[in-house]
Amino acid sequence: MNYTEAKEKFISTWGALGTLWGINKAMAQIHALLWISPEPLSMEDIMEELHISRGNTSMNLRQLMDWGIVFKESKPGERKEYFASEKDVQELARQVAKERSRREIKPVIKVLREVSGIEGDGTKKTEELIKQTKALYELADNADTMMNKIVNQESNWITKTLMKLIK
Amino acid sequence: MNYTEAKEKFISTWGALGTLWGINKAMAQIHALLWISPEPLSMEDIMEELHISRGNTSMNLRQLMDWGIVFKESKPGERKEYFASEKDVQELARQVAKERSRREIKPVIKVLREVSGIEGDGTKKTEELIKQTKALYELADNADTMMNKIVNQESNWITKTLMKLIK
DNA sequence: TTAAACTTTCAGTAATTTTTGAAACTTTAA
DNA sequence: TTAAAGTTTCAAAAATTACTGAAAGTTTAA
Repeated sequence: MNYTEAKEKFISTWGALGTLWGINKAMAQIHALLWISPEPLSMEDIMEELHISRGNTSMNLRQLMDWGIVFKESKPGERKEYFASEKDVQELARQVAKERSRREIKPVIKVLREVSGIEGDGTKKTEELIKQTKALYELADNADTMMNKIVNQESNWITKTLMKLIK
Repeated sequence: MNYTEAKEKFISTWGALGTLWGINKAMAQIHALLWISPEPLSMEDIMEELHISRGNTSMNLRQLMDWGIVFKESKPGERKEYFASEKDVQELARQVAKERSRREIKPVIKVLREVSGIEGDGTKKTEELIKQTKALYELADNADTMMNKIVNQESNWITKTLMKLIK
């Protein structure tokens, strides 16, 4: 496998994984491209490399910036803007975990708390609803707490500590 | 919030979360419905409750069974088949983690190993590709190993051990 | 066997999500 | 200022994904 084949395989695999996890393909592929690029890239560069339109590129770059894993860079003396990826894998993981927690997990936890907190009326179906949503609430809340602890440690705490524990 | 409101809120929230994580809404909602149902439900019950077609119900029940989190039950003396959810939250988490690892993470790890294993040619871009995909490979491989260890422990190892460690 | 009860499959349709491309907007250098 | 260089927005089109419903398939009881 040569450079070009490897690059294409990586970009398309990353795009496919994204899709499976609810992230759109273009967004994941732009990230993949920037992740392996030694230099920041312009919008033109990205459009050309991935064969996607200007609008698509712009919208997805904005999302990647909202996620905090891609940054705008301006080269001195140039009008054009360049885009660069966060390059540290631990920081990438932390950022993704943090954002998914904030946007997706926390709101669900809130609903689970509300739902599992309704008053029992003695019927079997109500008892089951309370019991089962409470269990889910506790799981989600523990997992989220854990994730946030991990995410707020220095970068490779997770690898160092957990691997020792588990191996 | 009364029983019906709580049930509907739970089902729709669970469906929305599924969507965000690449699981289709009907599948997530069927799971939610069975999760809180004190008794196994028939296909008719599910169709009626969620207002979805027979075909849709059948296909998504099959998928839930493939994931190992819903089971077919036949009541003695009845022709109809009934469906019941795995009820233990720890077992649910283990099963989901196990399947996502097998279907989605493992194949990506394989690609990352291949891609990061190409021979360097001294160019900057090739070095960067190798370095960055290797970092991702190591992260994914560690995370996956960890997940599988957790998943293969007795059910609440994760809660017991990790929470102690982290709190 | 057969026919009733029930489930699965799948081609066509519907709904949703993504992408495009051109117009509107913004910034900067002269 | 102004116009060139660049970016963003968004309505419409394309692509993808999910859903329906009816036909085909399966199972069971008589």
